Amino acid sequence: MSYINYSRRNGNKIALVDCNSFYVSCERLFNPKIEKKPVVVLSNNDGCVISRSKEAKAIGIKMGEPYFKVKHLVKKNKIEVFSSNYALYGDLSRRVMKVLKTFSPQVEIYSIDEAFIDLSFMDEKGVEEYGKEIREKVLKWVGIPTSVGIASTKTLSKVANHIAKKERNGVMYLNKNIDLILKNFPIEDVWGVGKQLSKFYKKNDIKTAYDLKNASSTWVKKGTNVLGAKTAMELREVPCINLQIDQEKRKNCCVSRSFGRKVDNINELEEAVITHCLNAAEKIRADSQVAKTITVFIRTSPFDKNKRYYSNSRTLDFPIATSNSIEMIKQAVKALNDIYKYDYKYQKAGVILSNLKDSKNNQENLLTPLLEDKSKTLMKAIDYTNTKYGRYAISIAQAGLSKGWKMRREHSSKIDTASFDSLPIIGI
DNA sequence: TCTGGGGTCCTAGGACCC
DNA sequence: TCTGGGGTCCTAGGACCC
Repeated sequence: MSYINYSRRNGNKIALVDCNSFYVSCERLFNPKIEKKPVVVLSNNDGCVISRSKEAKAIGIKMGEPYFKVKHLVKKNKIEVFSSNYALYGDLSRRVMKVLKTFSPQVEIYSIDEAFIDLSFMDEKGVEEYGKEIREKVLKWVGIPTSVGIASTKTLSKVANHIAKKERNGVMYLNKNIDLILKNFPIEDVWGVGKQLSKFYKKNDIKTAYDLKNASSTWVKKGTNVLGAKTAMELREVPCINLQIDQEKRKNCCVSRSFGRKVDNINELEEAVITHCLNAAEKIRADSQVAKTITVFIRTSPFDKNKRYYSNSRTLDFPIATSNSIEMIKQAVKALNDIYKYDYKYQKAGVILSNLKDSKNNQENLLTPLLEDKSKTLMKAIDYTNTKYGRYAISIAQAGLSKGWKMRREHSSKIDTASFDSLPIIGI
């Protein structure tokens, strides 16, 4: 089995640093008045709650709940509400990660608000203290509170982090009494165990992390897959999931949005698809990538029980892998026209670029350099102008100017990167 | 009235080949 | 009429993550 190949290293120490209620913490940074108050941040389109302060959690607001369902609680408890501001969160995330890199050369940025850090070079004794230092430095330099969980595998450091969040002042080194902790750790909270797997495990009387740790490897692998088996091994302190230090480039790039209101005509759908296409193209160009394949999808609301549901997608190949917006739009419009059906109220549209690879290696066709050179200059000019003068300074007429379908953002804090950059840096 | 968005990895099964 | 067996590659869909 594949995980046998991983050598068990004595004294493996992996820290998981996780920002507490990250988006809420970002908003608080610019708005100290909401420090002790209940706060939530909403997803795009003000659709769902995706970040909650401790106080909001205590009121009973759940993660991922539709906003309209908790509006009454928001009113009653005077909860502060924000539309999400990803430009701001991205900037603060980069600052947090920069601080983390001062603690170890081996840092895996796992998500916008989480990183795994290899601390195996540390002595057993100083580990917990080091965790406290990490927490304090991030708080002092960036202003974001974090929790730090440390253990011998990634999966166990996730467990430690869970506990650090609730007690122990935000830092926990899980190196003793592990079984006791795992016995009180619900199976559905284990990293890598989602809804389906919890159901399966519970049916088989595996209710805690401890139960999974003691389940037979062959049984787990048979009932789930290799990932399930790796999770179980990691609970046994056998590292199976390596740290990914080098940020690998993405393999797919998806840009999609729900509309601010339902859309039924193809012109508006086309505008949306073209806009998403331009954004996706810009993203892969920023990473010096080209795409071989494009998928366009549209769908009506899956929640509207009174109307017929329609969802479809079309995938097309480019003759030559490209990052040229114009080429992409041509194919995207073609794909959209293939799947568009009259008389439906559409709720969402999106574009996925896949089979991405480095543009440097894109030499499979002799004509490529000639054709691409011209357009490259144009694309570079567009990207430069948009970075300098703001998004959509240059666009393409087909993307539309009115954008009546664009998403709602009624609770934006309107903090932008420009004003963020002008703020003083604390403590350096 | 109002239910996010962007990723990764794995597997089963079909297509195709000899 | 009888109609193998084994391999590879690709894709769609599912499950998971934050």
